[in-house]
Amino acid sequence: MTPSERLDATFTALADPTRRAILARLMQGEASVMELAEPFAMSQPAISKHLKMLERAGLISRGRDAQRRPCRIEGEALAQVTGWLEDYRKVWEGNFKLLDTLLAELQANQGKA
Amino acid sequence: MTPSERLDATFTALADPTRRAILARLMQGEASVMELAEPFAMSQPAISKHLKMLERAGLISRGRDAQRRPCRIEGEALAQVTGWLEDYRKVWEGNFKLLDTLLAELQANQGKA
DNA sequence: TTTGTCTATAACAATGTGGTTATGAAGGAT
DNA sequence: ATCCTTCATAACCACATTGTTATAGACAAA
Repeated sequence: MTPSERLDATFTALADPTRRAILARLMQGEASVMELAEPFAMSQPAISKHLKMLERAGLISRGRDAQRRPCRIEGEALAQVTGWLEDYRKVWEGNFKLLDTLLAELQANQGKA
Repeated sequence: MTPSERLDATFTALADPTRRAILARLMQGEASVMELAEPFAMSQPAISKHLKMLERAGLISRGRDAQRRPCRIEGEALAQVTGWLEDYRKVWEGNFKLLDTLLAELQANQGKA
């Protein structure tokens, strides 16, 4: 998977409220599929599909405990996408600073005129 | 639009490589639709649709200059989604610290035993 | 006014997403 | 052995996404 494809998968995974809620739940610690499904008015296969997308994006990983497949968050994918956004934010804030400087100079010149 | 719907729209918008490339281009400054379309092997209506999704997510806004509709980045939506991810990252790193503490304690106890 | 440029929209096709029910496989528990 | 729980997969449906071509609107230029 290329970096771009990984971003595709991660952003796609984060674009659904059910999946974000699942991630929020997993922040508190591991959980089985049934445990994750419980709060939602949704069938178990629907949750399994959501988990598959989260796993494909590298946002979660799954273990084995008898019949259960406990899910846990993987921080790396989250860190990568945060990093990507941070880069943009930095450039953007840089632009703002540039604009601020420009406006300050403009105002200074007006004062002089 | 609820905060959750805004996150849906923003993550969906960011989940496409063409749209991310458009944002990258707009980091350098305003650009018209034709200018944005130029680097892509894609029709102008396709680009217009991408711009519509970016606009719906609040990631860009558009002005008017004769026939042209110059696009520019809106930092706020980017800041919001970055904030959301940061919250998660913090909790996640918090968990890591917790784990580190746990491991340190465990090792200390082993030393004592 | 006619022409040309920039952009949006409509109509369409292919594919992806998000849900369902039905069913099967893995693995305790009785 | 049999049953129950957990989970995944297949088949299906409705709708969204992503591209296409064709066309129309707004506006400048001739």
